[in-house]
Order: sequence, then C-alpha cells, then structure tokens
Amino acid sequence: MSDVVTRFAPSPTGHLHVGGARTALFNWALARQLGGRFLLRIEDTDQARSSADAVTGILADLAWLGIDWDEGPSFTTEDGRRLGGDPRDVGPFFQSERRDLYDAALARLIEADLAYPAFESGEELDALRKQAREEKRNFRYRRPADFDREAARARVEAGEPHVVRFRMPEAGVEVEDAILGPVAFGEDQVDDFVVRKRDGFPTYHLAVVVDDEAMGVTHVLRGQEHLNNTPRHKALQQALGFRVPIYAHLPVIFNADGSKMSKRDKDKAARVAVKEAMAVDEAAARAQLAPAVDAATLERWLGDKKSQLASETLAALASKLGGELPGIDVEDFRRGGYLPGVLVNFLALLGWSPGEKEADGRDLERFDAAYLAAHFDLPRIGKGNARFDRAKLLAFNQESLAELSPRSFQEEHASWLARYAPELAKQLPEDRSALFASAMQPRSRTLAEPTAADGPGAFALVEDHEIDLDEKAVAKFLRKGEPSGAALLAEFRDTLATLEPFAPEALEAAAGAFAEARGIGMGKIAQPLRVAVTGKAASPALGDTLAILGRDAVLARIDRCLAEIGTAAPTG
RNA sequence: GCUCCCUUCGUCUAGUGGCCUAGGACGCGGCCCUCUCAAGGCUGAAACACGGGUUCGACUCCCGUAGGGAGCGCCA
Repeated sequence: MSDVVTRFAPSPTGHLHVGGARTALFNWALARQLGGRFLLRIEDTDQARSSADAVTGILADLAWLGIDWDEGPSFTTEDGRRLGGDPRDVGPFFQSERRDLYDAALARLIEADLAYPAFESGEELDALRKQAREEKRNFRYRRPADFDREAARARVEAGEPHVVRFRMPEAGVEVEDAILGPVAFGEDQVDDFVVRKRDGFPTYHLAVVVDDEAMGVTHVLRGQEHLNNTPRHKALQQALGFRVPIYAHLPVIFNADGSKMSKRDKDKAARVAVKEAMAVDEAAARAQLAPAVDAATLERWLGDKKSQLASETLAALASKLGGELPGIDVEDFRRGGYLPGVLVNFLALLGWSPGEKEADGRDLERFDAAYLAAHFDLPRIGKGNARFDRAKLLAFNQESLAELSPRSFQEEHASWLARYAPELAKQLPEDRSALFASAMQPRSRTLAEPTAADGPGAFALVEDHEIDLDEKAVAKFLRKGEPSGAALLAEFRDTLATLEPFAPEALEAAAGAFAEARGIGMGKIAQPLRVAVTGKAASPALGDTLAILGRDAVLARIDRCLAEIGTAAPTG
C-alpha cells in the first residue's frame, strides 16, 4: 500500500448531497488508483447543526454507492461487509472527539504569538464589514498595531468571552492546485481569521488542518467553493510546521437551469405543489397532507420561504400529492429507483472523463466503479462548472436496467419494492412476478416506474373493478368499426375462457388466429382487449398483459367493460 | 463592491498548434420495424463567447472585453 491518503469529510447536517457524493467518489477513486487509503472523517464542530442520524444516513448513502472507506467510523453494509476502523491509530474520526488535538495546536500558535484573542462582538464586526463594503474594499480583520498581549491575556483570564484569531502572514500566498494550476492571493485578500470560536470549538479551518496532518492526508479533493480557503490552510500548515497536501478543487455542480443545486430546491418544489393543491381545494389538500405533517408546521413552512422540512417529510408530502421532488440527495435517487452504479458513473462524468474511445469510435462513457478505480486521474478533471442533466442520468439508468439479465432485473426490482413500497409487493402474485418484471424491463427507466400510479405496470396492481376506462380509447377501439371492437371482444372472450395454457405465446397465437380467421388485422382485436383489461390504449405486449393478469382477472375485466359500455355480450 | 476561478452543440464532454469539413453521449427532429406503449435499427439539425495579438498555421498560446460561478461567517 502506498502512502497516499485521501479523505472525505462531510459535516453531518443531513443526507448526502450528490455534490458531496461526487467529492467522496473522486477522493475514493484517487486513493484506489494510487493504491492508497481512503478515509472518512465527520466534521461535527458545529454543534447546533450536527446530528447522529445524519451521520448514519451519510454512511449508508456512501455504502450504497459502493464508496467504501478504509478508515473511519465503523459501519456494516446491508450485505454484511464491515467498513471503517482504525488500522493506523489516527482516530477518532469525529472532530468533536478530537478537541485536545486542536487545543494543543492552538496553544502552540498562541505561545508563538501566531494567534491571539479578539474580543469584538458580532455586531461590531458587522459594522466594520458594512463600512468596508461602502468603501468598496474587501473587509479584512488584522490585529491592531497597538495590540497589547499582556492586556489581552488578562482579559481572557478574567473570563471575558473571546475568539482566537490566527495571524495571517502579511505577504500574499500562492497555492498550487492540481487542477487549476498556481493561484495567487494578494496580501490584501487574506485576513486574521478565527481559529477558535467563542464556544471553545475550533473552526473548520483549524480542525481540518490539524486532522489532515494527524491523519497523514496527502491529497485533498474538494469543491471549488473552498479554493479561497486554501491560502488560510496553507498558512496555518506552515505556521504549525505541517506538510502541505496536494490540493485539487473540483468544479461545482448546478441544476439544469443554472441555479446552484441545493436542498432548498426540494422545499421549493414541494411548496409549489402544496400551494397548487390548495388552490384547487384547500380543505381536501389539508386533509390529505395531515398525516404527513401537522398543521402548525405546515403553516410555518408555507409562510417562510427559507424554512426547510426534513427530507422524509418532504417525500411524504410529495407522495400524498402524487408529485415528484427534484433529486438532490443520494437517498432521493435511491428512492427514485436508480442503480448505484449508474449514479456513480454519471457523477464521475460530471467533471472527469476517461478520454478513451470505444472500438466503434464513440467516446467511452459508460463504466463502472472498478474502471474508475483503475483509471481515475487528476489531470483529466475539468475546470468548468457542470450542470446536472437529469435526462441523461435517466437514460443511463434505463440503459443499465435494460442490460440486466431478466433475473437480475427482477431481483433489483423486488428489493426496491421491499424497501420503498412493501404494500405493493404483496399485490404481485409470486408466480406472475417474473412475467411482470420481464414486461416492465424495457419499459422502465427506473425501478420505481413499474409500480408508479401512472406507470406501465399500474394495470396489474389494481383490483379489477378499479380500472378506469379511458373514454377516448373506448370510443376509438370498442365502439367504432363494423363489427365493433366490443362485438369482436365479446366473441373472443369465449376463446380466452378455455385457452390452455394461459401464457403469452399461446395468447398471442390465439389472438393472431382469431384475427386471421376474420380477415382483420391483429390490432382490431388486440386494442379492444387491451382497453378492456387495462383501461388504456397502451400496455405491454398483448400476451404479456393478459398473462400477467391471469385468466380470472381478464374475463372479469372484459365482462365489466362490456357491461359498462352497454353492449350486451352475445355468446357463441 | 472587492478578490479568485471558469468559458467547445440546449446539456455533459473529446480536443494539449497542422490529424477539425470540430468527434461522442443525452435531449430534440425524421424514417424503418410494429397489435398499442416501450425497446431496437437507420438518419438529421445543432457549438469553438467576442475582439486583438503571437505564428507559415490557432479550438488549442498571450492580452483585453463580455458572460457565468465562488468566496468575502465565531457554517463547513
């Protein structure tokens, strides 16, 4: 194993976002490619926003994607693999448990007069920032020339609230970025930033630098929003005598419309959906949503555009309204029926490309995690920001689903169903679920589609009497023609009543023979039948559609349909 | 406002001075297949932000302009 160590260091404030997932993926891939280690560290120095549930969620999201960490919090995957651990004894991996390390670094800095206490209040600083802006310059805090070390120490000892600031070198800092090249920051750009908060916790800057050193991190791949932090980190590393890791700043991922991808997008979409539903019928909408969220919370959320609801609550609201939320978190895509390998593939392409051609001259762009682990490199990471194109992701997922063996598709679908729609899983009789799966496979872009209310498999998941006959389809295929579709249907019913076996090939052959005997096209009998048993003019192949339903349901639906459209079923 | 970063089809990208009549993928259009919907096959439209240099030659190098993004927190 090489000395290379990369890391992913999320703060546990919610589910893993796709942007974070890509950062994790690239760090993972680089470690694998270089034969090093990939470690996970939880940055929970913001006590107010961190939660244990979020930690578990993030670990599960990473594990599902197949991004396994060599060191970090222990976790057992669904298939029983153990991740994490501390073979080099560099833990713990929660920053909240590493405070003595930060305190020691802080003490060294203060001792060397490289850090000092500052007593300004938030309001005072705000005023200074405002003033700087009015004077069209960048606000930067610098230690006053008349700073009195002894006096400051006395105030600290007297218990006066304060932060500790790092004395940024007066000279500018140039950082070397593996993707962007050298980036120079002028001396008027960097200031004496806070390294210890009023509550005694270190800031991100201090913690990250101390931890990366202690954990032997050699490469840091992170979002480009951190580029401006790099001079601070480098200065801190130099002040503490630490090594400077290789930095690489990744382009940012945006929504298709160019806005920044954020968790708020989900609240935004849900708020629109809720308001629309209320505009139609407010009382009904409220009643519908009541089980998902209590009235007071709903009111508050609706009133404050900046407020956010928990991911789960949002998902519940959307499902009550039959809508869909934009996928932002890894979990959203899992629930949405995406394959983890597809998400990994797609995310990898957002900012990196293999630069290889397939044998037929097309660019290589479909690859798995193993390929990434073998070929990933820093120089091929792009510099420009990328937009998250859901349509392309969907197309990738559909393609991957189609490539699965029928059996694998069935298994994937079953496990998705067990996790996200267990009540629907019961409606598919064991002996027909394979048939259902194979009919759904080429018609599904996600694992969620087969059983979606308006999906290609919906006809098989409702009771016979719940079929809504589409009026247009009925008019076109049942009422029209001479003889009418209904008449042909009534005639063909008898064949169906006794046909053996009641299986796709036999059913199609019977329909074909029926049509041929009457000198009509296959469609003349197929469409009336299809409308009668599914209510719609479109469904899987006729034989599959009928076989999935089974003889009893088919006959019941035909009878009900004929009765409903007022055509007596002549026998014989 | 200040500082930093970025800029090839609508989107993701290939392209490292002549291989470019700028390639691929998604999306979009057309045709074929067909009992419907899908799937599949074939096919079409679609880009080097702009202006100056450098060079025999610029998508590729340099400068400027425009546009986009990020940061300017006792958040990470």
